[in-house]
Amino acid sequence: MSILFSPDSEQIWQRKWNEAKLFESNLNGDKPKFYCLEMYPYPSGKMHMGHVRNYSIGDAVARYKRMMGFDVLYPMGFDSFGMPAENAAIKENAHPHEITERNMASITDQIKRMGFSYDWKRQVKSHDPRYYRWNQWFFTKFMEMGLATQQFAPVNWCSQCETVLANEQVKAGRCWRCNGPVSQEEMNQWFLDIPSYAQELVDGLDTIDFPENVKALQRDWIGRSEGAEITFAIEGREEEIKVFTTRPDTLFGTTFVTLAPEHPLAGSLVKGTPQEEAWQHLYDEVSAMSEFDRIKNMNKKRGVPLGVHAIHPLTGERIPIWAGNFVIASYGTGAVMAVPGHDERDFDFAKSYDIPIRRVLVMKEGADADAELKRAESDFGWMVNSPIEGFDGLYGDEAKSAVINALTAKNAGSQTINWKIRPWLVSRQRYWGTPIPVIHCGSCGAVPVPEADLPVELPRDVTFGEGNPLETSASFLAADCPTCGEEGRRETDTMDTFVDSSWYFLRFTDPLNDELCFDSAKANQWMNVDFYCGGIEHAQMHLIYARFWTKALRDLGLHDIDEPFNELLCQGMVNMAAPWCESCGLTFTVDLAGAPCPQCNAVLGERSAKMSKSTGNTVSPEDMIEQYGADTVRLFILFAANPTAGMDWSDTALEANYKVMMQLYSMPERMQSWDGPAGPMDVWFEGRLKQRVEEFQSAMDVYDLRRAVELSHYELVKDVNWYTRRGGNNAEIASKILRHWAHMLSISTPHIAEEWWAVLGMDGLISGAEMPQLDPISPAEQTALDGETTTRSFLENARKIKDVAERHLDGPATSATIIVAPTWKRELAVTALEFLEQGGNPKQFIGVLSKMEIAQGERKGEIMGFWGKKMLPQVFKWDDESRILIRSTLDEVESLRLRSSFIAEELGLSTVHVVLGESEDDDTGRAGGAMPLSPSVVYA
RNA sequence: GCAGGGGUGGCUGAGGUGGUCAAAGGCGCCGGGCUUAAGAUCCGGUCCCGUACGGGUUCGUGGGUUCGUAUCCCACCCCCUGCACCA
Repeated sequence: MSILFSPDSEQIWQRKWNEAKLFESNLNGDKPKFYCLEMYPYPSGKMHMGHVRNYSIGDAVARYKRMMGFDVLYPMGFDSFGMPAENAAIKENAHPHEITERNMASITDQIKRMGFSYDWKRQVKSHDPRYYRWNQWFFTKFMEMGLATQQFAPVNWCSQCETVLANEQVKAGRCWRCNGPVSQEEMNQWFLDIPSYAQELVDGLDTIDFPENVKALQRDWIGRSEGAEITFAIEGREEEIKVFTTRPDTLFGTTFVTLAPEHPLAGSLVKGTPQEEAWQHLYDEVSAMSEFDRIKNMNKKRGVPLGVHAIHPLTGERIPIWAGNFVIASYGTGAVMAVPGHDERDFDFAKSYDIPIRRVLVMKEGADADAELKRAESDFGWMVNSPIEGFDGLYGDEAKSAVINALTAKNAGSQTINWKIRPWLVSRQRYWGTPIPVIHCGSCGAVPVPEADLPVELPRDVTFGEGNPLETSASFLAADCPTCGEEGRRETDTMDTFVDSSWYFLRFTDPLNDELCFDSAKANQWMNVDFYCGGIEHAQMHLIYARFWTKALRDLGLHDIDEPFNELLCQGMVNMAAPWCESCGLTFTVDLAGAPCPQCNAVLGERSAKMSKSTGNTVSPEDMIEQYGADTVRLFILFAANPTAGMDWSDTALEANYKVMMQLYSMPERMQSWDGPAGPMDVWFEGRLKQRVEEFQSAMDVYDLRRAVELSHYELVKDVNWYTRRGGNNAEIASKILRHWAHMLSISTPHIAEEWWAVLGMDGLISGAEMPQLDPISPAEQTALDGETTTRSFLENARKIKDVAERHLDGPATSATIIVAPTWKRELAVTALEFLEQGGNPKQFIGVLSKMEIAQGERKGEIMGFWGKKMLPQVFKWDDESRILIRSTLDEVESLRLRSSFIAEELGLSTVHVVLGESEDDDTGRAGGAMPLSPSVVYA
């Protein structure tokens, strides 16, 4: 009975899995749990190859863990709030809700067609009030904790998206979503205080298994820097200037203080003075610039003196105050103490404005303290020229603490840690998100909506395209103050959709609960996520927000988990060739293939580029599944590259994998039609199976899916071929092999595995079955494995030599004598191996050798030479397996004699003799080249 | 500039705790078996030289350590990713 692939048959199995509720997760307590998760997808209407790759990886892991006896939680849901749906709604004159539901239905069908083993009963979707009511509930709790606050502050505004953005969402000064320009606007906005968790977010990285680059990205983004906050008094004024510095040891070199032009003090200091105009000019220029342009222009350092002086906190010296375009208002305190002698940026500035440069450090101990500074010397150094006793000569951390101590004593500064990460700006002026549950009251201010009134649902009576849609809904806006009952106005901002993905993994542990966000016992049992798979692009946004949110919910007492994700795997990109101009270094859209470069007219070549709609180098998963089936697509995608590496889509490689699948489809029929008796190769095959299962498991345990698939779909086929080639023909062994093999197939190509399972007459579905344990490899099996391995390597060698030999013989060889290395060589090898194993130096072995019995007598010189020239290099070349073999009882002569007819057949010879070198049987005189495990051959 | 990751045979891509490495697997190419034939499958080959199992040259470049290095150390070049006048 041959099994043929048909797309329908795959769907039949999917229905059966569904009916059997195989993938519904229930903790039953006696099995270990495993939580496997892929990053919450946005429901675009179509599944793309990136999805296919992501889910093929996750599904293989989930299926493997299930097969190994874990209780697996493997859910799927949709991050269904967000601007694409809203923008599409505006374009199509439809409603985001309908568009989202439509897209979700369509992508769900496509995902299901791949046969992934999700527990669909747990599906979560962000735009469901049953879900987002908890966003609102958390928000009100955060308000109580003081974690969520409303502030009037300069924020990033994207005019194309008509909304504000968090800092993380501004990439190179442009909007992460639409790449439009981002400007600074002062607005009243909601913030979540991530910096209060910054230290924990940094420390937590040491406890989880994230790739190094992701950890580096996060550390970078969180941006911890240790230093001091120093207060400068202002001459003749009440106000003070606070600066942050990482180099308090250079405090005595401060020759000016610079404020960001937007610093509130800057304006007030110059008000009504002759400097006001110049400052205003700088302010206008800087604030009108997009951040992108501003950063670009920062290398042209410019500033204006404010005509006011600060007082050095330790020396009392008068120091001019400047406003400078290179100081960023939102980092640190928005003010810096400028030390031109030891800071490059300050040096540049001082040079162009002729401000004194003072040396207060020398880079070599005892160096000339008055040497001129030709450039900023910004490394650590020894303090010099300190106007106060007790500092000169101090270095690095010691110097820093001395200055900080002096400042602390004068109440003019303290040691602080500054974070680059800033509060998460969560309000958005868009419709398709979670309404922020706040009512603004004239007398009570911003009042959280009481729990009983949640969820605050999105109204339908809104108009799109005229600013914030929620402001157009009269019914939504009207709300009485929950505290005093006065007429209030509802908050019209919605939450950043990254809120939705910040805790969905917790909701999955208890998704249908309408009383609680989740039951804490369930969350504690399932969490954290053991294996989390998704794209690297979320390294700083989602993966920081989710870690923060998890900790915040923990502090609300909702669960006990510190980190949401244990092991993170970032899958590589799916690439495909696209037109590319070598000289311009540009990639073009596929419609330009074959055309000349639009920039330079050169002939366009090809280069692999990320599959993307805009380039047009895409392949539709739907078409591929239709043509080749889900199993083939999955096999290709897992086999083409390691999960973390980029992979190139290749139609020919896909075809090749399809052939493999076809071959595997016919495998049960082929193997079950064997009709021979039990034979010596059966022992080998059983041992081989055990080896393969073991290799497969160790590959899967470290998520080396490529290797696992190689074993299950390629190596075992080769093993079958070897078995039959060596005369194996026993149907009984076939069934045993196939049963275990089916399990290995099932993690990546589950549909064919079910076909096999059925053909083998097994009960139930393999997707719900655990893989049975195999006994350890027996001594007999090991001997068989060794025998075949050595025979195989012998054949490889003998074939090579045969060519050369036949040129010698002037005709085809008809017989061969195999000369096994004489026993003294093996003895030598064994002794040398033992010597080295005990830590002996190879150079010293010659001393041991000269005392050995085999090295006495007239052959001594020959044998000593043999050691140095032949045996010494060889001793190191043997792998562990060979070393064991050499020291085992393996009888090489016997082992080869057993297989001599096979060897003869393989080499096309009529007779093959096996002799022990230098024995009476050996009349060849050619034992010289033979080595243990590597006999010589003489053809005749 | 700083941080992280890389540079391997015609292509792709493993390995990288020094000896199992002339270097897995896949693709491509060549030869053989099967077949009326093609395809598929199976077997073998695929750095160079060599009339007998040997020699030579290779893992970005140049040095070094070692009995031995693709693998370790140093310097340099190039590519990717992120951050970036961050105080």
